[in-house]
Amino acid sequence: MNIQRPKGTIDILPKDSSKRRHIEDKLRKLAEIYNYKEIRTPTFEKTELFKRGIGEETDVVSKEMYSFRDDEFTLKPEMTAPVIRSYIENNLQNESQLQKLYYLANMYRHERPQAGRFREFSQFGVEAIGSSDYLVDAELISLGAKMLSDFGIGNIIFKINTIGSTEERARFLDDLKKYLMQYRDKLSGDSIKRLELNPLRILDTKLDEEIEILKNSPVLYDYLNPETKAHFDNVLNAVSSLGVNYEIDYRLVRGFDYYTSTTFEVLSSDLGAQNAIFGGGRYDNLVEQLGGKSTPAIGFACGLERLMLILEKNNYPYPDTDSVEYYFVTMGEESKIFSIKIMNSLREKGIICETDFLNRSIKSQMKEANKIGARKVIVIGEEELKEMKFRIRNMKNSSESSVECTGSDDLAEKLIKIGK
RNA sequence: GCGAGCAUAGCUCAGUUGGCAGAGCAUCAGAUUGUGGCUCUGAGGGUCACGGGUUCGAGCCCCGUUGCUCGCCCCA
Repeated sequence: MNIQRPKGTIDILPKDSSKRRHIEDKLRKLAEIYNYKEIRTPTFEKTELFKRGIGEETDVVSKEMYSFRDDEFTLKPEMTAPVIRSYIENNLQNESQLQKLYYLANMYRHERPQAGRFREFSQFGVEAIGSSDYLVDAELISLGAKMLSDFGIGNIIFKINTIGSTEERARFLDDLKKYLMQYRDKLSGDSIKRLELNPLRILDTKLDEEIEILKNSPVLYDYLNPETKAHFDNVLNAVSSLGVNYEIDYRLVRGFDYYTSTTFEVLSSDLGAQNAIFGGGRYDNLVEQLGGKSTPAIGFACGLERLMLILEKNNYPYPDTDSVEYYFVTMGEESKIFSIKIMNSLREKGIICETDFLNRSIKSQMKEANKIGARKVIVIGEEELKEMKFRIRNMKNSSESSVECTGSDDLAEKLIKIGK
């Protein structure tokens, strides 16, 4: 058996890479319109960063990390912890008090691949660090909503919740545990384990029986401080006024430990079982937790592959890629040298051109020109070279025009003019 | 980590009860000497995932392995 690509990775071939670049360009532009600036961080970090940032008990850290060199380093499984590490390390708070950063990078998680889930995948994400203003939440959420509408994505559910701070959650979790203990024998094995390790996660169970039990369970919202509730109400009002359709989901909790206060998630029915396009929330304790000054922050991450899956399903109209302007059909050595000189001049001016390198027949060269979508074909034959008179064939409508010239430089100049 | 399904040409897939390995698309070439698309003709391309077993004979039946896909968990 030949060597194959690692499980859960993809080759992005030319026909797809232009699509991907289109999406990336669009996302960059979007982020920049909101005045987010790009940040790039290393592909791998000290393993400790993720353990402390994301949480030792999370699934990602406990079983999905690509770690190496005696566990010293790990390929980044998510981007928030690295961004915050960089923020602290480079003293970005001194550059301006609010840092609005975006990224487009590959992440790595050792999971079983399935529809919309890969071991190497790309995320577009934004992080706003340094303000607890509810309008930052609203702006960031509306950026996400704008992203969806820019790509013409409907058919989604925008879920928002607030989960408070660790302190606020503590009393709730006690009560939740007590409540769930009554139903201990009805809970799944996973949930019983979570009862000790991470009871919050039980809230987003998908088992009907457990959902039923949770209907009468304590509600986290009731345990939150008035300020947290006010923040949430303000976010909701602001988000509504910006035209975002959302629904509140008190059971929405997320798999990373750093989240506090506002959390949100967008689900699409055009995806498989892995139906989240993007998700995020506030993480007001993370900067401090990683050794910086206490600094509020919020962010979200969007999966590019999932985004593209949805676009594919919706027959998203990707723009045509730039095609060849001039194709030179050649015959013999003199013709080929003449052509390549002209092509050199055309390329100086940024005009895309191509010729035959396989010594194929005229007919085959014409077929090739047609196949690659060349707009114009010029045959450089013996007669043409003798007369210095060439026909330019328009491949769209089969019309031909002719140019006379004094030599290759002159012809190149004339073709450049026609090109404009 | 667990469960299910699938594996035949570059791609999508047929292949009957176990009896010579197939089609469409794609690729390449040709259809009176130097002109694309449409049409027609032809060609190349296979360790039937791999290894074993049953059988006179296996793409087909049995066992194992690997890979892929979908799902669980979790996430984007």
